[in-house]
Amino acid sequence: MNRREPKKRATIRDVALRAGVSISTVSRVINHKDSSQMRDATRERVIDAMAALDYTPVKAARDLRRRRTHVMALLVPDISNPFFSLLARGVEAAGFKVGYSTLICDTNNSRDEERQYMSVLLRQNVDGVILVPVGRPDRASLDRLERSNIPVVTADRRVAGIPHVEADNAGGSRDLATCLVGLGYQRIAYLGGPQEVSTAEDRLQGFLEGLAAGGAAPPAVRRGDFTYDSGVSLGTEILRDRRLDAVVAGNDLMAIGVLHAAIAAGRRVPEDLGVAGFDDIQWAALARPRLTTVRVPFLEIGRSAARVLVARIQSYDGAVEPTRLPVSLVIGDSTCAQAKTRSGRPERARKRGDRSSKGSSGA
Amino acid sequence: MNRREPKKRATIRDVALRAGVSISTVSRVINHKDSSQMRDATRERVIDAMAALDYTPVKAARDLRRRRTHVMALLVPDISNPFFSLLARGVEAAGFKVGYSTLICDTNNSRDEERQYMSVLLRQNVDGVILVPVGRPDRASLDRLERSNIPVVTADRRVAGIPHVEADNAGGSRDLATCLVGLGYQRIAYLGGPQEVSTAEDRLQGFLEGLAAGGAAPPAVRRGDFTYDSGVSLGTEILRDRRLDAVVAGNDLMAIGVLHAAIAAGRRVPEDLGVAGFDDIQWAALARPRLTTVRVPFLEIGRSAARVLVARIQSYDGAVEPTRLPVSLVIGDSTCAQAKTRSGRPERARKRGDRSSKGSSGA
DNA sequence: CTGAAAGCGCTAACAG
DNA sequence: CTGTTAGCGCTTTCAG
Repeated sequence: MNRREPKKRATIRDVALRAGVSISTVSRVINHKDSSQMRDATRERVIDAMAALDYTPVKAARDLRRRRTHVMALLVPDISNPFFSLLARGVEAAGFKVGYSTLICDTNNSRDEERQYMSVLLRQNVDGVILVPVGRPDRASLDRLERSNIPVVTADRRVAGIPHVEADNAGGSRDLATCLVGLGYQRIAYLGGPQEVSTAEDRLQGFLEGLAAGGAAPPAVRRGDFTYDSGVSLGTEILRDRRLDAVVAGNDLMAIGVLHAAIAAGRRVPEDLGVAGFDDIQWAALARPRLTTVRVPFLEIGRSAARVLVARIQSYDGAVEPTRLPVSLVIGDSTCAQAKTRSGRPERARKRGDRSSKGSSGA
Repeated sequence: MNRREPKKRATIRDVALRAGVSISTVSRVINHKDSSQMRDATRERVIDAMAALDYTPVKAARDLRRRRTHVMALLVPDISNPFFSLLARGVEAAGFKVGYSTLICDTNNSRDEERQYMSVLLRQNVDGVILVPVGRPDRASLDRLERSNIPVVTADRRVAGIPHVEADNAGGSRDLATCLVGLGYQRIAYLGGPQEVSTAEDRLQGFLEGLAAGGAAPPAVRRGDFTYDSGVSLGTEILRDRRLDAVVAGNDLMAIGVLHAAIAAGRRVPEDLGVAGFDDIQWAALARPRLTTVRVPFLEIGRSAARVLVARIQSYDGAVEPTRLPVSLVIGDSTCAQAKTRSGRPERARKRGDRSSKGSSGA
């Protein structure tokens, strides 16, 4: 066994020859087909031959025959953002479990790159696509996929006419509002995300509902773009109104921006000002004071999206109902623990600290 | 054009038929082969036909013929850690540019899952593998890949006998040490990472060298596992020595742990205690005070690794020399700006703040 | 400049 | 229970 460099790869033929069976028998063993009613001796001989030859089936050949690549694509705006990378892990893990590989594509927050990817993916012959759209996605590309019988599922954000998996953003926001009102906050400002993102809208709506239900006055509303920087600048601006006793942001990144803006403006958090976010990203655990927020199960969203997609791949016509995953309140130190005027008992709330800040370093 | 559901996909045959040419001609157009010496009219007819039929080549068929999948795999310990996701972006982007797709595999910080993936990838017929090893990787799996002519490149961490792309960890650490000594710090503790990770060792060695060169006493050294939690606990422990005037950690996560431990212990940073890390992860930007650290170009490491891998794929025998990318000091507020005893001028240093904390939210 | 023909390695009827 | 056979869709000599 010391042939020189190239050493050609063994094929199914070689295995068949060596095991003294036909290639179909080998194929059956590989695919666990009828292998139950195969003589044990035969199967074993085949398995031995495969091992001896270090045989690995050529995926391209199988794909060609089965007309299915068992590859799905995940398009995310920015894989280096922790929600998306968690989501990606979920997708990958759930897909892997059912024999699917995941092609992760970073659309770099650009509608244009998103569009490009969609057509590249067509060429890659992926079996399906999980999309976290950047704003409103390109209809034509979407239709092109649909026409090619490549199912699409969106995750985290909704797009009209496409099955989706998302969190209960409105519900979480409502609970958060209720909780804050319960804690006695009265003059609240809300910093929402971009209007074209369903998630941002849901959170805003839920918050308004929650306040209304609690009998609180409607908040001052501003819109940012979900970045830390926009949290800082909007926060700085809105905090000029010194009567405000709380600022709630549409996501954690903006909330932390507000936090820093507040501190820079000489406000003490939470004594002078309550701050809350949404997402419960890992990063937030490193900021002080710890943020009151709503935990979104990104990993689970990913898993779920993968399952829904695979279901659609396997029977493309089956209508799949949208999935909405529950979220949970996380009370941090950025809001007063005790009520300011009357006492409130937030439901479904969880105290911070029962999660360790994980993450072994790469470097 | 209103056929019912299935609508079979057009093949190269259909295109040929419609364009009134042979399939080889179509193939030539697809692959831009000889297409320079093809009659323009012919080519155009083919292109039109392709468009009219909405033709997309079947990748499996091409792969089968060309015996190359144009897919590479990236194995990372934890994709939700920002350095790895940045690295992944780099790989993906650079690969994409040269026609490669990237299969991102999350080994979940487990040697075992890493091993499993390696054999799965064989079955996936990836053309090459970029590995960020979890500790010391499984030799057998590595050899198996090698035997199958699947080149492997490691990124960020070294493994004996395998081409790698990494940052200049020792150099950065040396510079950091020099800088701290220049700022007047004298009694320094060092919290390193796991011994089996080359990166951790390089950083420690570099730091020792830097201190020695600066004429400072060797530091107290402890070892953590690169997590935030280990930073907190080791920090708490080591800070019992109240003579310490600085703690340097092998990465940012641990450094932030130390930061929090110091604050909890009533030390003011940087007045009472200087703290520094390594990596310059995005998260760090959200912690206060801002960390003094060393910026590691993870995106570039990824890009570079992809390029090296593709080079190896294309000519498997070519010996590729290791790549070491430069790093740069980032001076934050966790160390005193002005020298404590004498003045020092750190070289290659960059003041914080010239990077915006990017990241649009997913939620 | 273009076409005909031979497979790449594998799966899936269909026969025994 | 196992073998024979016909392609999957494409690239690539080799002839014109």
